[in-house]
Amino acid sequence: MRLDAHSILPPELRACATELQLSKGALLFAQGSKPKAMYCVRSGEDRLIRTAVNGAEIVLQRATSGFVAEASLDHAAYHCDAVVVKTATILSVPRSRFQRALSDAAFREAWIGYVNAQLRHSRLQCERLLLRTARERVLHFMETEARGRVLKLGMTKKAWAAELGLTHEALYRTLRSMLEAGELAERPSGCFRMKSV
Amino acid sequence: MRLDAHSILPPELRACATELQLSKGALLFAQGSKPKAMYCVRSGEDRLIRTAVNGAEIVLQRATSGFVAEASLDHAAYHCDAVVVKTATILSVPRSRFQRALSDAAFREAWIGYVNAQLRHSRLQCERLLLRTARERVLHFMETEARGRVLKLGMTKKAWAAELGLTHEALYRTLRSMLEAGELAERPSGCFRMKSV
DNA sequence: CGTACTTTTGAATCGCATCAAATCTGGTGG
DNA sequence: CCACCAGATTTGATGCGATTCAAAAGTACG
Repeated sequence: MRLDAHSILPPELRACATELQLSKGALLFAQGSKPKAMYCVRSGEDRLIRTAVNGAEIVLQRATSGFVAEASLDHAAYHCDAVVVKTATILSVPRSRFQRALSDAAFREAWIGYVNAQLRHSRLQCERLLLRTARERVLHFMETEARGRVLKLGMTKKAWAAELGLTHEALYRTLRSMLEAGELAERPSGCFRMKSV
Repeated sequence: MRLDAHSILPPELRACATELQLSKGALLFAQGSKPKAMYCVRSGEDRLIRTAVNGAEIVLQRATSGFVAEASLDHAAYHCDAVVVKTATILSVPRSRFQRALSDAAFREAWIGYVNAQLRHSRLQCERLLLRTARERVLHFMETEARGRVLKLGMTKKAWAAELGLTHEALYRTLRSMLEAGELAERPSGCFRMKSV
């Protein structure tokens, strides 16, 4: 996750991969369509979006560097849309090739490790969303994502708010009160520093 | 997930597995301890619990039939406690044996499928927790977990509330209003039936 | 048959969503 | 290079829905 995810792909897969260039607004795949390839975002940003009954959009996954809908490759149809939010370079590996490559021991081991990491990350995300207040969610995010008390936020605050399950207004207010309380310090280029443990 | 998860274990692993009988309140493993085995709950109930900074308990995973902390087997230490909530029978497979067994092609394929399913489930759970109102979360749960408009709830409403990220009071009230509105019908033995789509 | 836990309802409170609007910022094209 | 535009950031006012605290009734299990 920290390192480029595509590096776990074995040479033969990288050899047969197509590199897609998709501009903002493009649809990588649509809800209901059949998975034909495994996608790996190398630059830009892609989001898995599901439109709720009431019309609200829910972001299921946000990929800036990593695989997209990797748990659904063996499914009959995608259950969400994959939208390019920021012009992206995306590797596309044919589904059958990918599955055949999994017969290689080293690759399968690496792949299991990757999916495990994704699962732990998702469970952590659930844990965070179970917290009741905005402040607790921010602290939880810090505790789990920061490297040595310093968080390098790789997104806008608005996107962060969405990930925390908050409106951006609520996040702004919470951050402000935490800054004023001295619990947090904001540094340029989207960095935050925690004060106490 | 629907079928007994342990059935994906190959014969040689089932042969070397120990069957643990743990009574309510027992600790399967503690936060900070090193993973020594892969556990699979066969009956009873086991919960992964993390105590938040404020002292509140957060349920990370709830296992009544399936593997526990399966994504952390290759980790140096558990980051949560595994507590037996209801007297349980748990299969224990030594860590090294499990990892060696993954060299078998069929088992690894099955295992990847299992972890994929877990990942999809966890992402769905996140999606649900991003919904703002109790009613929406209940409906989402119905839509994703019900079989043909009928939901067989395999837990108490209190546990359900925790899974939905609500207090039990909020869930009771929401259910009542949905019953009164005719959106839902309650049947004996924890079954619910949706009215419209 | 008692005890622990779930289920259920009530009242008061609080935090977040919502709606509104102004400012700031980065990137685009003329 | 500057004007412009879309999106991000920020602040304010208001209301709703869920939490919280409290308490009673139902239920399962040893």
